[in-house]
Amino acid sequence: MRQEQGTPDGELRYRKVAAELREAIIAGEYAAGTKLPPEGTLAERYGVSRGTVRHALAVLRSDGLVTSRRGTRRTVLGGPRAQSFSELLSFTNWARSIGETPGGRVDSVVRRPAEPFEAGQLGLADGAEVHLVLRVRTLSGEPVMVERSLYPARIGELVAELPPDTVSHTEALVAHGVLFTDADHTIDLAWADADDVRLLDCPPGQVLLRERRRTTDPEGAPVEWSEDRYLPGTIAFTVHNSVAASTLGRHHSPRGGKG
Amino acid sequence: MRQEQGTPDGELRYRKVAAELREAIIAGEYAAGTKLPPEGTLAERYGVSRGTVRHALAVLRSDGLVTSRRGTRRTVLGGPRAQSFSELLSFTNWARSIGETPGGRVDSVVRRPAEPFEAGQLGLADGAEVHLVLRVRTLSGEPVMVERSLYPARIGELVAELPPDTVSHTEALVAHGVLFTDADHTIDLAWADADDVRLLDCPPGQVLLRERRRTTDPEGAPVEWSEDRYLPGTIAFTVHNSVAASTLGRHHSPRGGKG
DNA sequence: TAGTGGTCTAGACCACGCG
DNA sequence: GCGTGGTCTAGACCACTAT
Repeated sequence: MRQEQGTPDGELRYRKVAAELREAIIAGEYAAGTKLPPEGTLAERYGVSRGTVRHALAVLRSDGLVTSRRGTRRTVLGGPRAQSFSELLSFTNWARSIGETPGGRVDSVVRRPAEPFEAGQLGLADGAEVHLVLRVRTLSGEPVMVERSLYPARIGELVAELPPDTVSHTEALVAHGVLFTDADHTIDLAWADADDVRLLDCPPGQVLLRERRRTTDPEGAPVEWSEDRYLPGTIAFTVHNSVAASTLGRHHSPRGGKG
Repeated sequence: MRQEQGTPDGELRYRKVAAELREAIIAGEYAAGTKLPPEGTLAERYGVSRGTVRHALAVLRSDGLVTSRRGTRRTVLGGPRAQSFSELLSFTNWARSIGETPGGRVDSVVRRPAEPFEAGQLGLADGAEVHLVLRVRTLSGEPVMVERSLYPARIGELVAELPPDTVSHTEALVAHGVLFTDADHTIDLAWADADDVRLLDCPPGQVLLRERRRTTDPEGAPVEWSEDRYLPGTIAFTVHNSVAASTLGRHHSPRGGKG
């Protein structure tokens, strides 16, 4: 049997199906609150197997576009859009996705031995060399965020060689073959220190929205650790989650329901 | 062919495999940075098909426990990180998961026509009746968060009938058969208003960490809209994301703690 | 009872990483 | 070249929802 593993033009089938369904939903062909056709019908319509349709629908589900429930057809949710991996990964990608013009100015680059906390975050031995880059990031020229990025030596050397006007260090690293596949983010509040006050032109002690991020490659090797501090009112993080998306072996037994 | 759809004791196979692999990783059997056995080997070991093994591994992947990459075996990333849907959904569940004692005091319950924004969030017609509950939430008796929850009439009526000392409104609703399956979260900053100042005992204009959340049932019908405002230093939200999925969680950070 | 999504199987071929 | 994960198929049974 023929199964040429993707359409003739090189697209993967499940992605193609997902893309077409996504467009149909956004275009209003499937309005929020209405039901999607059954998997079997979609499989026939797109000329793929049911498994491939399910793969496509899983993508839409994890994006929060549709729900699913055994026994009934899938329901179309509104147009909620969680931030994609690349938008969460890089200030530049995020800014572009909202139609803004990102910018940045490097304030300082330091090359020094890692402190214990830093070594831990990057999975290095105490005292291993790290590169610390302090940058102020702008939207349409206005400072909105201070970024403190820490790189292990092998990555830092690439960063150090970038042209000073490079807007996206992340994209430049990707172009150099560095892979970013997983990231852990922590979001909370922080108080402006002297650097923040100077670079963001805000009052001392100003409360800022802080995002700390640790990014790894497919091998689990840390490639970047960063602490970003945003002025109030400049950013909001959005996330979608569902019972099905993050289900794990957490079975709550019978009906011991409490109030 | 045999395919009894789950083990004899009623467990789903892919969950069982996922759970065993998770425990093995946490127990250190598969150390961080090492490789997992090939899918085929795992399939043989657990007596399931390769598809089921892949399903299990997809769960672990979306929890950030392992990565994957074509051509090489999966890499173990590290300990447990992701939090369950219910921990994210409810302050009570979250507090318990970190070993804290959650509490709450209802400040006011209002029943009135929805304003345009509220109607939009709950998918109701302008002026439809909604229930607004204002509560202060505590950890070990200390106020840490002000919660403004908005319910459509059919849900609000259930909430209104709850005993005044009900700690978890969410759990009570679940016990009444209300289904929570999807949530969209927005995290940013807000400034304390008069209610916040009064209930949290903080200075006027204090910057707070704000989480707004819209929760829907499997049909996509909104069941709750909530705006929660946390004192600085009391909470941190965590997100894990990868090219495949992202999971949001929240963590406790001791008051006044530094980063 | 019919329809639908959830689970599972047993194959197959493809694309990538590495020795 | 070979091992590995990624994609895809065709079919099956099960669990749940709605009629």
